[in-house]
Amino acid sequence: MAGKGRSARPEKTAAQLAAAASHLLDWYDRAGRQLPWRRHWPELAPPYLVFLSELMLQQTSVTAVIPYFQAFVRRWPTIEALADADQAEVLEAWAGLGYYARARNMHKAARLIVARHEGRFPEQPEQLCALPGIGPYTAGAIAAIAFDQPAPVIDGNIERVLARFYHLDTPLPALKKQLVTPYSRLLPDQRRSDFPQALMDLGALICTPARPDCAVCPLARDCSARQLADPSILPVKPAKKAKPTRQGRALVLLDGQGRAALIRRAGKGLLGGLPGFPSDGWDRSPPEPLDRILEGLEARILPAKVRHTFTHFHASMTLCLAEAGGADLPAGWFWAVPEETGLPSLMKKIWQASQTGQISD
DNA sequence: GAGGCGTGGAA
DNA sequence: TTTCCAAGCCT
Repeated sequence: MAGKGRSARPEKTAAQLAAAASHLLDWYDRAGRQLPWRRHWPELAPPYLVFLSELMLQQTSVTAVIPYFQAFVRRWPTIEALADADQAEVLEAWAGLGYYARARNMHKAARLIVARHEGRFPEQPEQLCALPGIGPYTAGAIAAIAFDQPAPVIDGNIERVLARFYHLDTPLPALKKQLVTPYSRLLPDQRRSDFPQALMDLGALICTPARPDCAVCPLARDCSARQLADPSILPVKPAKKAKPTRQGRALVLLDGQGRAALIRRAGKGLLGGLPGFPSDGWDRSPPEPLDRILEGLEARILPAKVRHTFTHFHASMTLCLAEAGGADLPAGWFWAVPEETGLPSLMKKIWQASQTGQISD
């Protein structure tokens, strides 16, 4: 039991922790970010806006999220409106943001909240955690930010800040479970809604992964990593695996009227539920019958390949271009204008390359 | 616990 | 060009 994740530093006193939290909130008032889903204490952000922003912010940067957040709020201003939408239109509005299971789960959660909770968000983290797409972090974030609950909120930023502040050297990802008590000790009685947002802003702006700016950090006085030559060694990260490259091919079949043949991908897994060009070889889904289709066409093969990187592999795609001769499309294929369809990024690159002959990536 | 699951911007 | 991510969740 002993030996992993010990703090080499003495316990911090209640007075030290209270002062640190106070400095943090003062800094937040001065330097915290203005974000479209945020409100000023004592006003709390509407739960629907917190829900929407938190789902979008999972593993995704603030700058990427803001335009999507604005578009979603404009198009679906309430949880009821989102619940009434079709999954396909939600997915296409999400296209480009990535991790599409978030969109599928968010839509399911919206329907559950409307059907089972009369459109009112649960306020306790345990109830929130039961909804699809909402795990320990997001449940705590909604409970704390929208309802001022004293729930633990531990994301990657807060994990990093606390690992340094308390000098905890348990390697990721095991560290996160050990941070619940340290977080709760630092959490003040007042402004429990602002506190996690302040810690996250601190992690994003000051206590950054590579170059923490300790000189201006409001937690520096009692930070246990401050005395390290290089505080950025914390938290301890696991070694990463190399990404393989998978070869694939895609068919851009045109009808001569600006439309292309598309398919809707299977509902789960990679790019699940999204539209795309018929393709094979690069994913683990059943291959489209490309050979049979290509036999009846005079397809041109583009010399350059389209490359795209996913979380755990690189895809290198060969493009086949052809004009339809009037034959029927295979079952499940349909004609659509690619520019007017919410395509994921790989498919956008394929379309772009097919039209210009230029390979951007 | 480990692996699947996107994307585009920064270093 | 390659690496490293950025407010995780699900299986």
